[in-house]
Amino acid sequence: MPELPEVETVARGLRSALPGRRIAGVRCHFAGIVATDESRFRRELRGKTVAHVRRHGKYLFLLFAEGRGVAFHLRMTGQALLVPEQEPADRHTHLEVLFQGGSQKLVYRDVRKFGRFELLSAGVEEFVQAKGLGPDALQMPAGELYARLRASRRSLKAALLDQRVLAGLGNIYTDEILFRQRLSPLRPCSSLSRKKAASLAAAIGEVLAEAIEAQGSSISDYVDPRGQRGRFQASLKVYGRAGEPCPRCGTTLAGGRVAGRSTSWCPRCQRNS
DNA sequence: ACTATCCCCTGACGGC
DNA sequence: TGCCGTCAGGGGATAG
Repeated sequence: MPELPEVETVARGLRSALPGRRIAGVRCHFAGIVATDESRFRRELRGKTVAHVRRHGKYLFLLFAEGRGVAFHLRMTGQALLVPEQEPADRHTHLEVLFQGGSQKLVYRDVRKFGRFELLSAGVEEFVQAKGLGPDALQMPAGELYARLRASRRSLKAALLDQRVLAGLGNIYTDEILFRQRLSPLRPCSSLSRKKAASLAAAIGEVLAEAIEAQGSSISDYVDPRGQRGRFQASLKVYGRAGEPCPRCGTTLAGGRVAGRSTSWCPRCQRNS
């Protein structure tokens, strides 16, 4: 499940290959993957030169030298791959972007077809605004996090998963961050003191930075643009480990649904207050 | 304001 | 072997 560290790893991979490349054409094998009208999408991309690759939360952006660009999201099982141009499309390949004079193409694969591409109608900031996304989780000022958590009484887990609060966390890293900070996922988010919110903000940055360093977690389908798996899954402390002993105190990790997501935490280390 | 539920879609897996 | 139900959970929509 690509979350911020996986999407950042993809962004870096694309950034090392795409800027300066001119799009020769686009092949779409499944129209549903494009939110914009598909023929317009192909027409708009052809002839454009990629100038920048950006990321905000779990969204990726290809920005064109001519202006505007494309936003896309990998959702659950999306993969953005750089492969030899002659490589045939398999049954899960939904979009291919071909480049002029290039031996490589950008391929979008997605087993579950949840991912989406759309044309930007303005800049990245306007897109972020229109989607209502909060600050990127890597650029979240502590005071801002405190203000946003204080504004609501729902659970910490629900708040951290909410992309309008901060953008980039998903189910895996939310559980890992709460474990590191010894906070219960069930705790009302407005109950955090300014000081605890500040240390939570620091933990968010630490966990994400470590995961990026390990090039993300490959739980199921995730691979980077070169097809390489991440290594951070080996460092996960609680995600997917309900019923196993807590790596800190040995208590059996609890499991259950919180905010509609399967959640695991240590009932002893992560108390409700 | 918030929660719960369903939807999109496919593959893995357990039970029978 | 194979059929069926369940689960994975990002984000959007909708009902309560």
